[in-house]
Amino acid sequence: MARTGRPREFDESVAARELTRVFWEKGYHTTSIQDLVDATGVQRNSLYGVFGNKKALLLVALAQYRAQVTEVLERLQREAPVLPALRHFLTFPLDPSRALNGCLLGNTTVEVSGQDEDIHAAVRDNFAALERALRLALERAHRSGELPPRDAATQARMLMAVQQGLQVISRATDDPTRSAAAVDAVLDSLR
Amino acid sequence: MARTGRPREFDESVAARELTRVFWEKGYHTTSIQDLVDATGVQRNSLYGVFGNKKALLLVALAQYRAQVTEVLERLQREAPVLPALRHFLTFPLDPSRALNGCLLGNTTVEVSGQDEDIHAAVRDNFAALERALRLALERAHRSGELPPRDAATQARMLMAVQQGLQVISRATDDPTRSAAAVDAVLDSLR
DNA sequence: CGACTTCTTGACCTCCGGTTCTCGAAGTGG
DNA sequence: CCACTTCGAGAACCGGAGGTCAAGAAGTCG
Repeated sequence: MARTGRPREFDESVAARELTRVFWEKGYHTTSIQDLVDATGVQRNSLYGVFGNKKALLLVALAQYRAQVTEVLERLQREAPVLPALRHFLTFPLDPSRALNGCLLGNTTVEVSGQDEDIHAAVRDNFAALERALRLALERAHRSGELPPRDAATQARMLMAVQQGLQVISRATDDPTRSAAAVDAVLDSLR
Repeated sequence: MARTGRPREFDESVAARELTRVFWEKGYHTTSIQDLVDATGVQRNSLYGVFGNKKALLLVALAQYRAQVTEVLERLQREAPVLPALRHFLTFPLDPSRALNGCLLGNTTVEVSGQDEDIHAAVRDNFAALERALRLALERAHRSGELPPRDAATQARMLMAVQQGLQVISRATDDPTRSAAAVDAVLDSLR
């Protein structure tokens, strides 16, 4: 079943990346379709034709975001000493260039998750994947003796909470050094 | 300079409480003026006359929310063993009846803080007050010997992050027991 | 080459948002 | 009692939002 007709003039995946960026920077409700048209260079009607509606565009962005996150999480599984990798995981979202926008997952949870079941499901799955990856890394550290064995599941939840919480706080207050110190304190508590 | 003219038929402060409730439950952009009219029983024009515009309504809600928070924080300063009070502080927002809406401070930070300087200032001040209260409580526990002395400022930030983060996560996943365990783990790390 | 399919473009539609206006009702101070 | 002020109720305004339509351009397949 070959696709016939006029071929697309834009690349779906680069458009998805732009969607992600805009939703991430501006949030869902504040982002207008026109914003997305401007950012992607793709015409209104094409966006609707390919993706559906605004909600579907957000779901595409969430999927794209998940791909990015997955990449980070896979690195977390490979790296040899777990602790520095965890430190990086907690710290890099606080980089001033990123901290302004927070985490797309957390943002979407707060802004729209309660209003739509599909989006709720998407962020829930994303968070579950994140928590699972953290748990696996912690269990690995427990096995290798890098960290004393504890309940990896609750430790994973704790780390995820700290990561999300610091991102929220860092958008309100700007005091990155104290947040970094908090990261160190949490990591110290693991051993 | 006595106030003349027809007196108001509604109580400003109870209206403020309703504003807070609605913004808290629905978020800023999703809440329409009509929603606020319905919730408060106050007519559109009166809301505008007394408060100003939608943004001002949110600022009123934030002030009202701060009053609520302040009450909790003052209790935190009084209670004799600090640790249980901290535990309550971290746990009670996770109660299923509250967890659905998260924290108005965090929600507002994520949803609108980046788009408006006044609102940014309001949430920043609120968070600062929260962090300060936590720090004072921790310092008290350090002095009394209830907890071993550490840097109370970073501990305060850590606790605030956990509190905010757990509220975000609890809106995405529903697994309160694991969050409660995470709270215990964090509190254990203080001693 | 010609029938068919899909994409692009840009105007268009509809509705709902926040905000303002009008006007009669209800009080107040002198 | 009267001039003045504020309030309450609701209609009206206006811009922008998400979403659709119509027609032409650019391809593909037989």
